[in-house]
Amino acid sequence: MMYLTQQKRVLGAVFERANRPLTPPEICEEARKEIPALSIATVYRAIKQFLEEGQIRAVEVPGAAPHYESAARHHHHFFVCRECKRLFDLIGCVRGVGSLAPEGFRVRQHEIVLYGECAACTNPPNKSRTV
Amino acid sequence: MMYLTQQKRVLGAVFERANRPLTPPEICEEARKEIPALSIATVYRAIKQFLEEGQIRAVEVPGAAPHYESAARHHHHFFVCRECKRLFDLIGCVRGVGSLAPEGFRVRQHEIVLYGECAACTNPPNKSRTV
DNA sequence: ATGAATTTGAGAGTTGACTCTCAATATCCC
DNA sequence: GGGATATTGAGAGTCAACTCTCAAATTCAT
Repeated sequence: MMYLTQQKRVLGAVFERANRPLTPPEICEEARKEIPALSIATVYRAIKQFLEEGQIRAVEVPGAAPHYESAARHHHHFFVCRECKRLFDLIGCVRGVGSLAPEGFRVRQHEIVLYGECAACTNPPNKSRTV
Repeated sequence: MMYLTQQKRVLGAVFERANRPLTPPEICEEARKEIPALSIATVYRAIKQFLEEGQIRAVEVPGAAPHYESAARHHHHFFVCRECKRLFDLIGCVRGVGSLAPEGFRVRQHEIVLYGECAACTNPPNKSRTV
């Protein structure tokens, strides 16, 4: 039997309303707005369970800690800002990626990650970047 | 002053003749064929130095430990076998990847990673995969 | 509402990857 | 070949991310 607890409900909601993939600490911080005593261990436990249930998906990004997002979101790829370290969704996908694989290889999944500076970091709205 | 030691020579040679990106333990294991007492600490020290010199490059692969390869190799992407965990080079690249980024974002770099099973794991040469 | 069963919080523990320390050893300039 | 200097090996140490432990709290079928 599995109990639906307050913490899982809140954590599930965090994933539902997130508009970008989150790290476990980010998820914890967000959920603590509703459950201040929430333990990071519970966040990891919920992530593990949600992954098994297929409710969320791991976003493995090179050069960044693992991020997680609702499985309900569409297939997409990411932009990693080297400045602020945030992940952004990319709209669309490139065709023909699978055909890069050699003969006999079975492609199950692909990840495309762009690196650079996001709009906010390239052209800061209120402070100079001449640091 | 910097001394060119036997260990660095061997480690450099390992990178030169590798035909795929290697992890520090893989590099160590390979180099121990020539220098059995080689310490993993020396491998990490050499990697750090080679990176600074631009002799090798780090390959950041989601869901895998860092791999390193000779900087002399061309721009390319990778296939990660979910079975044997090895990395393979992909030949070629996809055009138009940079155009996925939103307006105002500056793209500096991109990574494409395919996941699946390599030819050897899909179709094992000498043992059944019906495990 | 009751109570068996699951889940939680918090801190300790683990893990994997990497770095430090230092005595012993190798390198290289002359 | 000698000696100053850099490098090495091996084990201890660090660090971040994650997992375990267990008493206390919560969940839910009845």
